[in-house]
Amino acid sequence: MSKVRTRFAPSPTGYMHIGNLRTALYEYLIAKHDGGDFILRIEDTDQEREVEGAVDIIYDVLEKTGLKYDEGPDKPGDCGPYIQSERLPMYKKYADELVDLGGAHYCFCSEEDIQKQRDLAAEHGEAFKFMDPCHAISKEDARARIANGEKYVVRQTIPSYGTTSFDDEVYGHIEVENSILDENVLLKSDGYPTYNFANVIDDHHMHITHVVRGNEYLSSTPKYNLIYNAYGWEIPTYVHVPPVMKDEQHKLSKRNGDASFQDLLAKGYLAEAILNYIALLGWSPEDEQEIFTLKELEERFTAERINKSPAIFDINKLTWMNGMYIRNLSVEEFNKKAMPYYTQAIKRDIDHMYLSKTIQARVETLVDILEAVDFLDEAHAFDASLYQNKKMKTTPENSLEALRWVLEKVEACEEYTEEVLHDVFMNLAVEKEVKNGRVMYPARVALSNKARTPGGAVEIAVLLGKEETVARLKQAIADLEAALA
RNA sequence: GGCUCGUUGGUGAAGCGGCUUAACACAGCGCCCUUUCACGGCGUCAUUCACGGGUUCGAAUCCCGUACGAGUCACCA
Repeated sequence: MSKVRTRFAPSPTGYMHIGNLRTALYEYLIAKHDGGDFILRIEDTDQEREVEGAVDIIYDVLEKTGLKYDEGPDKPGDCGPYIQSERLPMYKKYADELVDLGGAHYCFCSEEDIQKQRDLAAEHGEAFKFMDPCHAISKEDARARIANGEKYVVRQTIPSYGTTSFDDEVYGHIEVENSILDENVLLKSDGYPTYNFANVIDDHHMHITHVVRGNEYLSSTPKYNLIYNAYGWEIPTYVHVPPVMKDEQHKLSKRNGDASFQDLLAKGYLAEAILNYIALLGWSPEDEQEIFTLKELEERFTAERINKSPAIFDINKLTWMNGMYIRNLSVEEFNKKAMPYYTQAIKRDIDHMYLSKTIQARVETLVDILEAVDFLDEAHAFDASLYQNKKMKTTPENSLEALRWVLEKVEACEEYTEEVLHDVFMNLAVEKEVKNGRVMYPARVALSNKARTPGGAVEIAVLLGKEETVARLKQAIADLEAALA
Protein backbone atom coordinates (compact mmCIF):
# COMPACT_ATOMS: atom_id res chain seq x y z
CA MET A 1 0.00 0.00 0.00
CA SER A 2 1.26 3.42 -0.88
CA LYS A 3 2.10 6.05 1.68
CA VAL A 4 -0.89 7.86 3.11
CA ARG A 5 -1.10 11.44 1.96
CA THR A 6 -3.76 13.95 2.94
CA ARG A 7 -4.13 17.58 2.14
CA PHE A 8 -5.56 20.65 3.73
CA ALA A 9 -6.88 22.82 0.92
CA PRO A 10 -8.33 26.06 2.24
CA SER A 11 -9.29 28.95 0.07
CA PRO A 12 -7.73 32.14 1.36
CA THR A 13 -10.76 34.06 2.56
CA GLY A 14 -9.25 35.77 5.55
CA TYR A 15 -9.99 33.78 8.66
CA MET A 16 -9.91 30.24 9.92
CA HIS A 17 -13.25 29.03 11.08
CA ILE A 18 -13.54 26.21 13.51
CA GLY A 19 -15.00 23.67 11.10
CA ASN A 20 -12.14 24.31 8.73
CA LEU A 21 -9.55 23.90 11.42
CA ARG A 22 -11.12 20.67 12.51
CA THR A 23 -10.94 19.35 8.97
CA ALA A 24 -7.27 20.29 8.88
CA LEU A 25 -6.73 18.50 12.19
CA TYR A 26 -8.44 15.34 10.97
CA GLU A 27 -6.44 15.41 7.75
CA TYR A 28 -3.25 15.83 9.71
CA LEU A 29 -4.14 13.04 12.10
CA ILE A 30 -5.14 10.58 9.41
CA ALA A 31 -1.82 11.12 7.68
CA LYS A 32 0.31 11.02 10.81
CA HIS A 33 -1.47 8.02 12.26
CA ASP A 34 0.06 6.02 9.44
CA GLY A 35 3.30 7.92 9.19
CA GLY A 36 2.08 9.67 6.07
CA ASP A 37 2.36 13.14 4.63
CA PHE A 38 0.20 16.16 5.27
CA ILE A 39 0.14 18.67 2.47
CA LEU A 40 -1.00 22.28 2.35
CA ARG A 41 -2.53 23.49 -0.88
CA ILE A 42 -3.99 26.92 -1.42
CA GLU A 43 -7.20 26.97 -3.44
CA ASP A 44 -7.26 30.46 -4.80
CA THR A 45 -9.20 29.87 -7.98
CA ASP A 46 -11.88 32.41 -7.21
CA GLN A 47 -10.26 35.72 -7.94
CA GLU A 48 -13.24 37.67 -6.72
CA ARG A 49 -13.02 36.28 -3.23
CA GLU A 50 -9.31 36.77 -2.91
CA VAL A 51 -8.38 38.48 0.37
CA GLU A 52 -5.05 40.13 0.95
CA GLY A 53 -2.90 38.54 3.62
CA ALA A 54 -5.22 35.56 3.95
CA VAL A 55 -2.52 33.06 3.10
CA ASP A 56 -0.38 34.36 5.94
CA ILE A 57 -3.24 33.75 8.33
CA ILE A 58 -3.37 30.15 7.22
CA TYR A 59 0.37 29.75 7.80
CA ASP A 60 0.03 31.40 11.17
CA VAL A 61 -2.81 29.18 12.38
CA LEU A 62 -1.08 26.01 11.25
CA GLU A 63 2.05 27.17 13.00
CA LYS A 64 0.25 28.01 16.24
CA THR A 65 -1.60 24.71 16.32
CA GLY A 66 1.47 22.67 15.54
CA LEU A 67 -0.09 21.14 12.45
CA LYS A 68 3.15 20.88 10.54
CA TYR A 69 2.78 20.17 6.87
CA ASP A 70 5.31 18.21 4.89
CA GLU A 71 4.75 20.07 1.66
CA GLY A 72 3.23 23.44 0.93
CA PRO A 73 3.77 26.73 -0.87
CA ASP A 74 6.55 27.69 1.50
CA LYS A 75 7.81 24.15 1.83
CA PRO A 76 8.21 22.79 -1.68
CA GLY A 77 7.99 19.09 -2.35
CA ASP A 78 7.82 17.10 -5.55
CA CYS A 79 4.27 18.03 -6.44
CA GLY A 80 4.37 21.79 -6.64
CA PRO A 81 3.40 24.41 -7.14
CA TYR A 82 1.05 24.26 -4.15
CA ILE A 83 -0.96 27.30 -5.06
CA GLN A 84 -3.64 26.63 -7.62
CA SER A 85 -3.34 29.95 -9.39
CA GLU A 86 0.19 28.89 -10.29
CA ARG A 87 -0.99 25.68 -11.90
CA LEU A 88 -3.21 27.17 -14.57
CA PRO A 89 -1.48 25.71 -17.67
CA MET A 90 -1.87 22.26 -16.20
CA TYR A 91 -5.62 22.59 -15.76
CA LYS A 92 -6.00 23.81 -19.31
CA LYS A 93 -4.06 20.86 -20.63
CA TYR A 94 -6.06 18.34 -18.64
CA ALA A 95 -9.34 20.00 -19.53
CA ASP A 96 -8.57 19.59 -23.23
CA GLU A 97 -7.61 16.03 -22.59
CA LEU A 98 -10.83 15.36 -20.74
CA VAL A 99 -12.75 16.66 -23.74
CA ASP A 100 -10.89 14.18 -25.93
CA LEU A 101 -11.70 11.47 -23.45
CA GLY A 102 -15.42 12.32 -23.63
CA GLY A 103 -15.65 13.44 -20.03
CA ALA A 104 -16.22 17.09 -20.86
CA HIS A 105 -17.16 19.42 -23.69
CA TYR A 106 -16.68 23.01 -24.71
CA CYS A 107 -19.60 25.27 -23.96
CA PHE A 108 -20.29 28.71 -25.41
CA CYS A 109 -23.48 29.51 -23.56
CA SER A 110 -23.41 32.80 -21.71
CA GLU A 111 -23.83 32.85 -17.98
CA GLU A 112 -26.68 35.32 -18.34
CA ASP A 113 -28.64 33.08 -20.66
CA ILE A 114 -28.42 30.17 -18.31
CA GLN A 115 -29.37 32.35 -15.40
CA LYS A 116 -32.41 33.57 -17.30
CA GLN A 117 -33.55 30.01 -17.89
CA ARG A 118 -32.97 29.27 -14.25
CA ASP A 119 -35.04 32.24 -13.14
CA LEU A 120 -37.80 31.29 -15.53
CA ALA A 121 -37.94 27.80 -14.12
CA ALA A 122 -38.01 29.20 -10.62
CA GLU A 123 -40.93 31.44 -11.50
CA HIS A 124 -42.87 28.45 -12.71
CA GLY A 125 -41.84 26.55 -9.64
CA GLU A 126 -40.10 23.94 -11.70
CA ALA A 127 -36.85 22.19 -10.99
CA PHE A 128 -34.19 23.47 -13.31
CA LYS A 129 -31.80 21.22 -15.09
CA PHE A 130 -29.52 22.78 -17.61
CA MET A 131 -29.57 21.00 -20.96
CA ASP A 132 -26.50 22.25 -22.68
CA PRO A 133 -27.09 22.87 -26.42
CA CYS A 134 -23.33 22.89 -26.89
CA HIS A 135 -23.32 19.12 -26.77
CA ALA A 136 -24.23 19.35 -30.42
CA ILE A 137 -21.08 21.25 -31.36
CA SER A 138 -18.31 19.03 -32.63
CA LYS A 139 -14.93 19.14 -30.96
CA GLU A 140 -13.36 20.39 -34.17
CA ASP A 141 -15.86 23.21 -34.62
CA ALA A 142 -15.53 24.16 -30.99
CA ARG A 143 -11.77 24.32 -31.17
CA ALA A 144 -11.98 26.42 -34.30
CA ARG A 145 -14.25 28.89 -32.54
CA ILE A 146 -11.91 28.98 -29.57
CA ALA A 147 -8.96 29.60 -31.88
CA ASN A 148 -11.02 32.49 -33.21
CA GLY A 149 -11.05 34.02 -29.78
CA GLU A 150 -14.58 33.14 -28.75
CA LYS A 151 -15.23 32.95 -25.00
CA TYR A 152 -15.90 29.46 -23.69
CA VAL A 153 -15.91 27.22 -20.67
CA VAL A 154 -15.18 23.55 -20.36
CA ARG A 155 -18.20 21.80 -18.94
CA GLN A 156 -18.36 18.31 -17.53
CA THR A 157 -20.23 15.79 -19.66
CA ILE A 158 -22.35 13.45 -17.62
CA PRO A 159 -24.04 10.33 -18.96
CA SER A 160 -27.81 10.57 -18.72
CA TYR A 161 -28.23 7.03 -17.52
CA GLY A 162 -26.62 4.70 -15.03
CA THR A 163 -25.58 5.27 -11.45
CA THR A 164 -22.33 6.19 -9.80
CA SER A 165 -21.49 4.92 -6.35
CA PHE A 166 -18.66 5.10 -3.88
CA ASP A 167 -17.80 4.05 -0.37
CA ASP A 168 -17.15 6.71 2.18
CA GLU A 169 -15.14 5.90 5.30
CA VAL A 170 -17.68 7.67 7.46
CA TYR A 171 -20.99 7.47 5.63
CA GLY A 172 -20.60 4.11 3.98
CA HIS A 173 -21.97 3.19 0.59
CA ILE A 174 -23.57 5.99 -1.36
CA GLU A 175 -25.22 5.66 -4.72
CA VAL A 176 -26.47 8.41 -6.98
CA GLU A 177 -28.20 8.36 -10.34
CA ASN A 178 -26.21 10.10 -13.02
CA SER A 179 -29.32 11.69 -14.47
CA ILE A 180 -29.67 14.03 -11.52
CA LEU A 181 -26.08 15.19 -11.64
CA ASP A 182 -25.47 18.64 -13.08
CA GLU A 183 -22.96 19.34 -15.78
CA ASN A 184 -20.81 21.80 -13.95
CA VAL A 185 -18.25 24.15 -15.33
CA LEU A 186 -14.78 22.72 -14.93
CA LEU A 187 -12.74 25.46 -16.50
CA LYS A 188 -14.08 28.99 -16.25
CA SER A 189 -13.96 31.53 -19.03
CA ASP A 190 -11.17 33.35 -17.23
CA GLY A 191 -9.05 30.24 -17.56
CA TYR A 192 -9.27 29.33 -13.88
CA PRO A 193 -10.54 25.92 -12.92
CA THR A 194 -13.45 25.47 -10.52
CA TYR A 195 -13.11 23.50 -7.33
CA ASN A 196 -14.83 20.59 -9.03
CA PHE A 197 -11.97 20.24 -11.44
CA ALA A 198 -8.88 21.57 -9.73
CA ASN A 199 -9.54 19.28 -6.83
CA VAL A 200 -9.47 16.14 -8.87
CA ILE A 201 -6.46 17.15 -10.92
CA ASP A 202 -4.45 18.25 -7.91
CA ASP A 203 -5.38 15.41 -5.62
CA HIS A 204 -4.30 12.99 -8.27
CA HIS A 205 -1.03 14.71 -9.07
CA MET A 206 -0.20 15.23 -5.44
CA HIS A 207 -0.82 11.54 -4.80
CA ILE A 208 -3.48 12.23 -2.21
CA THR A 209 -4.75 8.93 -0.86
CA HIS A 210 -7.40 10.21 1.55
CA VAL A 211 -9.69 13.05 0.64
CA VAL A 212 -11.08 14.55 3.84
CA ARG A 213 -13.70 17.26 3.52
CA GLY A 214 -17.02 18.51 4.80
CA ASN A 215 -20.05 16.40 4.08
CA GLU A 216 -21.51 19.14 1.89
CA TYR A 217 -19.44 17.47 -0.82
CA LEU A 218 -21.07 14.13 -0.31
CA SER A 219 -23.64 14.58 -3.03
CA SER A 220 -21.22 15.91 -5.60
CA THR A 221 -18.59 13.27 -5.06
CA PRO A 222 -20.01 11.02 -7.80
CA LYS A 223 -19.25 13.80 -10.27
CA TYR A 224 -15.62 13.77 -9.25
CA ASN A 225 -15.47 10.04 -9.61
CA LEU A 226 -16.74 10.31 -13.15
CA ILE A 227 -13.74 12.51 -13.86
CA TYR A 228 -11.31 10.13 -12.20
CA ASN A 229 -12.79 7.31 -14.22
CA ALA A 230 -12.55 9.22 -17.49
CA TYR A 231 -8.80 9.60 -16.97
CA GLY A 232 -8.49 6.09 -15.67
CA TRP A 233 -7.10 7.38 -12.37
CA GLU A 234 -7.37 5.67 -9.06
CA ILE A 235 -10.15 7.05 -6.87
CA PRO A 236 -8.97 8.17 -3.43
CA THR A 237 -10.46 7.05 -0.15
CA TYR A 238 -13.15 9.47 0.91
CA VAL A 239 -13.64 10.69 4.43
CA HIS A 240 -16.56 13.08 4.63
CA VAL A 241 -16.96 14.73 7.99
CA PRO A 242 -20.14 16.08 9.58
CA PRO A 243 -20.49 19.83 10.02
CA VAL A 244 -19.71 21.73 13.21
CA MET A 245 -22.85 23.54 14.27
CA LYS A 246 -23.60 26.57 16.36
CA ASP A 247 -26.98 25.12 17.28
CA GLU A 248 -29.24 22.48 15.86
CA GLN A 249 -29.99 24.31 12.67
CA HIS A 250 -27.10 26.60 12.06
CA LYS A 251 -23.62 25.83 11.01
CA LEU A 252 -20.85 27.60 12.84
CA SER A 253 -19.78 30.45 10.62
CA LYS A 254 -18.03 33.76 10.76
CA ARG A 255 -20.94 35.34 8.96
CA ASN A 256 -23.15 34.64 11.95
CA GLY A 257 -20.58 36.23 14.19
CA ASP A 258 -19.37 32.94 15.56
CA ALA A 259 -15.90 32.63 16.90
CA SER A 260 -13.03 31.81 14.60
CA PHE A 261 -9.81 30.26 15.81
CA GLN A 262 -8.24 33.70 16.06
CA ASP A 263 -11.21 35.02 18.03
CA LEU A 264 -10.84 32.21 20.53
CA LEU A 265 -7.15 32.94 20.98
CA ALA A 266 -8.03 36.56 21.61
CA LYS A 267 -10.54 35.44 24.21
CA GLY A 268 -7.78 33.76 26.15
CA TYR A 269 -8.06 30.18 24.97
CA LEU A 270 -4.90 28.18 24.39
CA ALA A 271 -4.25 26.79 20.93
CA GLU A 272 -3.62 23.33 22.39
CA ALA A 273 -6.92 23.33 24.24
CA ILE A 274 -8.85 24.46 21.19
CA LEU A 275 -7.29 21.74 19.10
CA ASN A 276 -7.99 19.10 21.73
CA TYR A 277 -11.58 20.20 22.04
CA ILE A 278 -12.37 20.27 18.35
CA ALA A 279 -10.83 16.83 17.90
CA LEU A 280 -13.70 15.58 20.05
CA LEU A 281 -16.29 17.37 17.97
CA GLY A 282 -17.32 14.45 15.83
CA TRP A 283 -14.73 11.95 16.89
CA SER A 284 -14.32 9.89 20.02
CA PRO A 285 -11.64 7.51 21.24
CA GLU A 286 -12.38 3.97 22.28
CA ASP A 287 -11.87 4.67 25.95
CA GLU A 288 -12.78 7.57 28.18
CA GLN A 289 -9.73 9.76 27.82
CA GLU A 290 -10.51 13.33 26.86
CA ILE A 291 -7.32 15.25 27.29
CA PHE A 292 -4.90 14.47 24.50
CA THR A 293 -1.65 15.89 23.28
CA LEU A 294 -1.33 16.16 19.52
CA LYS A 295 1.05 13.23 19.63
CA GLU A 296 -1.50 11.09 21.47
CA LEU A 297 -4.16 12.06 18.98
CA GLU A 298 -1.88 10.97 16.17
CA GLU A 299 -1.64 7.56 17.76
CA ARG A 300 -5.31 7.14 18.52
CA PHE A 301 -7.12 8.78 15.68
CA THR A 302 -8.88 6.65 13.11
CA ALA A 303 -11.45 7.74 10.56
CA GLU A 304 -13.74 4.84 11.49
CA ARG A 305 -14.55 6.53 14.77
CA ILE A 306 -15.74 9.73 13.21
CA ASN A 307 -19.39 10.35 13.94
CA LYS A 308 -21.96 10.80 11.18
CA SER A 309 -24.15 13.41 12.77
CA PRO A 310 -23.47 17.12 13.18
CA ALA A 311 -21.72 18.28 16.35
CA ILE A 312 -22.68 21.42 18.22
CA PHE A 313 -19.82 23.58 19.37
CA ASP A 314 -20.11 23.95 23.13
CA ILE A 315 -18.11 26.87 24.44
CA ASN A 316 -18.74 25.67 28.01
CA LYS A 317 -16.86 22.49 27.52
CA LEU A 318 -14.05 24.25 25.69
CA THR A 319 -13.80 26.61 28.63
CA TRP A 320 -13.56 23.73 31.06
CA MET A 321 -10.93 22.06 28.93
CA ASN A 322 -9.01 25.30 28.64
CA GLY A 323 -8.99 25.49 32.44
CA MET A 324 -7.51 22.01 32.54
CA TYR A 325 -4.78 23.08 30.13
CA ILE A 326 -4.04 26.19 32.13
CA ARG A 327 -3.71 24.19 35.33
CA ASN A 328 -1.45 21.68 33.64
CA LEU A 329 0.98 24.40 32.68
CA SER A 330 4.08 24.83 34.84
CA VAL A 331 3.94 28.02 36.86
CA GLU A 332 6.70 29.43 34.70
CA GLU A 333 4.77 28.75 31.51
CA PHE A 334 1.62 30.15 32.98
CA ASN A 335 3.44 33.22 34.16
CA LYS A 336 4.78 33.80 30.69
CA LYS A 337 1.36 33.50 29.07
CA ALA A 338 -0.21 35.67 31.76
CA MET A 339 2.35 38.44 31.53
CA PRO A 340 0.71 40.42 28.72
CA TYR A 341 -2.48 40.49 30.76
CA TYR A 342 -0.62 41.46 33.92
CA THR A 343 1.10 44.37 32.26
CA GLN A 344 -2.19 45.48 30.81
CA ALA A 345 -4.09 45.35 34.10
CA ILE A 346 -1.52 46.04 36.81
CA LYS A 347 0.64 49.12 37.21
CA ARG A 348 1.74 48.39 40.77
CA ASP A 349 5.06 46.62 41.19
CA ILE A 350 4.18 43.13 42.37
CA ASP A 351 5.69 39.67 42.48
CA HIS A 352 4.34 38.20 39.26
CA MET A 353 5.39 34.67 39.99
CA TYR A 354 3.67 34.78 43.35
CA LEU A 355 0.53 36.09 41.66
CA SER A 356 0.72 33.35 39.06
CA LYS A 357 0.93 30.69 41.73
CA THR A 358 -2.22 31.86 43.41
CA ILE A 359 -4.18 32.69 40.28
CA GLN A 360 -3.38 29.76 38.01
CA ALA A 361 -6.01 27.38 39.35
CA ARG A 362 -8.59 30.12 39.46
CA VAL A 363 -8.88 31.16 35.84
CA GLU A 364 -10.28 29.20 32.95
CA THR A 365 -9.12 31.52 30.21
CA LEU A 366 -6.25 33.97 30.07
CA VAL A 367 -8.71 36.82 29.74
CA ASP A 368 -10.19 35.91 33.13
CA ILE A 369 -6.97 37.26 34.60
CA LEU A 370 -8.02 40.81 33.84
CA GLU A 371 -11.05 40.66 36.09
CA ALA A 372 -9.30 38.65 38.75
CA VAL A 373 -6.58 41.19 39.36
CA ASP A 374 -8.55 44.38 38.85
CA PHE A 375 -8.36 45.36 42.53
CA LEU A 376 -4.59 45.30 42.84
CA ASP A 377 -3.89 48.82 41.63
CA GLU A 378 -6.83 50.23 43.48
CA ALA A 379 -9.37 48.61 45.78
CA HIS A 380 -12.94 48.56 44.58
CA ALA A 381 -15.43 50.97 46.08
CA PHE A 382 -16.34 50.36 49.70
CA ASP A 383 -19.44 48.27 50.29
CA ALA A 384 -20.42 47.55 53.89
CA SER A 385 -22.70 44.67 52.91
CA LEU A 386 -19.66 42.69 51.80
CA TYR A 387 -18.76 42.28 55.47
CA GLN A 388 -21.99 40.55 56.21
CA ASN A 389 -21.29 36.85 55.80
CA LYS A 390 -23.38 34.22 57.45
CA LYS A 391 -21.05 31.32 56.93
CA MET A 392 -18.04 33.22 58.23
CA LYS A 393 -20.16 34.64 61.04
CA THR A 394 -19.09 38.14 60.20
CA THR A 395 -21.01 41.42 60.38
CA PRO A 396 -19.86 44.96 59.69
CA GLU A 397 -19.62 45.43 63.46
CA ASN A 398 -17.43 42.46 64.32
CA SER A 399 -15.45 43.00 61.13
CA LEU A 400 -14.48 46.45 62.32
CA GLU A 401 -13.26 44.88 65.51
CA ALA A 402 -11.30 42.20 63.64
CA LEU A 403 -9.71 44.73 61.31
CA ARG A 404 -8.42 46.71 64.27
CA TRP A 405 -6.77 43.55 65.60
CA VAL A 406 -5.27 42.81 62.21
CA LEU A 407 -4.02 46.34 61.67
CA GLU A 408 -2.21 46.36 64.95
CA LYS A 409 -0.45 43.05 64.29
CA VAL A 410 0.42 43.84 60.70
CA GLU A 411 1.90 47.19 61.57
CA ALA A 412 4.05 45.47 64.13
CA CYS A 413 5.46 42.99 61.62
CA GLU A 414 9.22 43.27 61.29
CA GLU A 415 9.39 40.78 58.50
CA TYR A 416 6.69 40.73 55.91
CA THR A 417 6.50 37.30 54.29
CA GLU A 418 3.81 34.79 53.57
CA GLU A 419 4.86 32.64 56.54
CA VAL A 420 4.83 35.55 58.96
CA LEU A 421 1.45 36.81 57.76
CA HIS A 422 -0.01 33.36 57.90
CA ASP A 423 1.06 33.05 61.53
CA VAL A 424 -0.25 36.50 62.33
CA PHE A 425 -3.75 35.58 61.23
CA MET A 426 -3.72 32.11 62.77
CA ASN A 427 -2.42 33.32 66.09
CA LEU A 428 -4.94 36.08 66.11
CA ALA A 429 -7.78 33.62 65.74
CA VAL A 430 -6.42 31.48 68.55
CA GLU A 431 -5.75 34.44 70.79
CA LYS A 432 -9.20 35.92 70.33
CA GLU A 433 -10.84 32.51 70.40
CA VAL A 434 -12.68 32.91 67.10
CA LYS A 435 -12.71 30.88 63.88
CA ASN A 436 -10.16 31.76 61.21
CA GLY A 437 -12.83 33.13 58.98
CA ARG A 438 -13.91 35.73 61.52
CA VAL A 439 -10.63 37.53 61.01
CA MET A 440 -9.45 36.44 57.59
CA TYR A 441 -12.66 37.09 55.74
CA PRO A 442 -12.95 40.75 56.82
CA ALA A 443 -9.27 41.26 56.06
CA ARG A 444 -9.69 39.90 52.54
CA VAL A 445 -12.66 42.16 51.92
CA ALA A 446 -10.85 45.16 53.39
CA LEU A 447 -7.93 44.65 51.02
CA SER A 448 -10.03 44.26 47.91
CA ASN A 449 -13.66 45.24 48.46
CA LYS A 450 -14.48 42.24 46.29
CA ALA A 451 -16.50 39.18 47.20
CA ARG A 452 -14.18 36.98 45.21
CA THR A 453 -10.47 37.33 44.94
CA PRO A 454 -7.66 35.22 43.59
CA GLY A 455 -6.34 33.86 46.84
CA GLY A 456 -7.19 34.62 50.44
CA ALA A 457 -6.23 37.36 52.87
CA VAL A 458 -2.65 36.20 53.28
CA GLU A 459 -1.90 36.00 49.56
CA ILE A 460 -3.43 39.36 48.85
CA ALA A 461 -1.59 41.00 51.73
CA VAL A 462 1.68 39.59 50.43
CA LEU A 463 0.95 40.80 46.92
CA LEU A 464 0.06 44.28 48.07
CA GLY A 465 3.07 44.72 50.33
CA LYS A 466 3.09 46.04 53.86
CA GLU A 467 2.63 49.69 53.13
CA GLU A 468 -0.38 49.26 50.88
CA THR A 469 -1.89 46.61 53.13
CA VAL A 470 -1.72 48.92 56.11
CA ALA A 471 -3.15 51.78 54.12
CA ARG A 472 -6.08 49.70 52.89
CA LEU A 473 -6.79 48.32 56.36
CA LYS A 474 -6.89 51.85 57.73
CA GLN A 475 -9.16 52.97 54.93
CA ALA A 476 -11.49 50.06 55.52
CA ILE A 477 -11.64 50.79 59.24
CA ALA A 478 -12.45 54.41 58.53
CA ASP A 479 -15.12 53.43 56.01
CA LEU A 480 -16.69 50.97 58.43
CA GLU A 481 -16.68 53.50 61.24
CA ALA A 482 -18.41 56.00 59.02
CA ALA A 483 -20.94 53.45 57.87
CA LEU A 484 -21.77 52.34 61.38
CA ALA A 485 -21.90 55.81 62.90
C1' G B 1 -39.34 20.36 -5.23
C1' G B 2 -35.53 16.21 -6.72
C1' C B 3 -31.43 13.81 -4.69
C1' U B 4 -28.02 12.73 -0.45
C1' C B 5 -27.29 12.51 4.71
C1' G B 6 -28.66 12.69 9.77
C1' U B 7 -31.98 12.04 14.55
C1' U B 8 -29.29 8.53 21.98
C1' G B 9 -30.24 13.61 28.20
C1' G B 10 -29.38 21.03 28.17
C1' U B 11 -24.21 19.86 25.34
C1' G B 12 -20.21 16.45 23.39
C1' A B 13 -20.96 11.33 23.17
C1' A B 14 -20.31 5.45 24.11
C1' G B 15 -23.23 1.71 22.25
C1' C B 16 -22.46 -2.48 16.22
C1' G B 17 -28.90 -8.01 18.51
C1' G B 18 -28.71 -10.42 24.94
C1' C B 19 -23.06 -8.30 29.61
C1' U B 20 -27.51 -1.70 29.24
C1' U B 21 -33.51 -1.18 34.23
C1' A B 22 -27.99 3.31 28.26
C1' A B 23 -20.81 4.36 29.80
C1' C B 24 -17.93 8.66 30.24
C1' A B 25 -17.26 14.02 30.12
C1' C B 26 -19.22 19.33 30.19
C1' A B 27 -23.04 22.29 32.17
C1' G B 28 -26.79 22.18 36.27
C1' C B 29 -28.09 20.81 41.27
C1' G B 30 -26.64 19.08 46.37
C1' C B 31 -22.81 17.82 49.89
C1' C B 32 -17.58 17.62 51.74
C1' C B 33 -12.84 20.20 51.98
C1' U B 34 -11.61 25.42 52.74
C1' U B 35 -9.92 32.35 55.28
C1' U B 36 -13.50 34.02 49.90
C1' C B 37 -13.50 32.06 45.14
C1' A B 38 -11.51 28.24 42.68
C1' C B 39 -8.99 23.48 42.61
C1' G B 40 -9.96 18.55 44.48
C1' G B 41 -13.44 14.76 46.33
C1' C B 42 -18.46 12.65 46.59
C1' G B 43 -23.46 12.26 45.05
C1' U B 44 -27.66 13.43 41.75
C1' C B 45 -29.35 14.28 36.78
C1' A B 46 -32.54 9.62 29.95
C1' U B 47 -37.79 3.40 33.14
C1' U B 48 -35.31 5.23 27.78
C1' C B 49 -32.63 5.91 22.61
C1' A B 50 -37.62 11.37 17.12
C1' C B 51 -42.42 8.68 16.13
C1' G B 52 -45.26 4.39 14.11
C1' G B 53 -45.06 -0.45 12.41
C1' G B 54 -42.31 -5.02 11.41
C1' U B 55 -38.33 -9.06 12.00
C1' U B 56 -36.62 -11.80 16.50
C1' C B 57 -37.17 -15.84 22.28
C1' G B 58 -34.86 -10.85 22.75
C1' A B 59 -33.78 -4.18 19.38
C1' A B 60 -31.12 2.10 20.96
C1' U B 61 -28.80 -1.64 17.88
C1' C B 62 -31.75 -5.05 11.69
C1' C B 63 -36.02 -3.68 7.98
C1' C B 64 -40.07 -0.39 6.26
C1' G B 65 -42.79 4.08 6.71
C1' U B 66 -43.69 9.03 8.87
C1' A B 67 -41.95 13.49 11.11
C1' C B 68 -38.25 16.87 11.86
C1' G B 69 -33.37 18.84 10.67
C1' A B 70 -29.17 19.55 7.49
C1' G B 71 -26.55 19.49 2.81
C1' U B 72 -26.79 19.94 -2.44
C1' C B 73 -28.92 21.35 -7.17
C1' A B 74 -23.23 28.40 -9.08
C1' C B 75 -18.15 30.32 -14.36
C1' C B 76 -18.03 29.50 -4.51
C1' A B 77 -15.21 26.31 -2.36
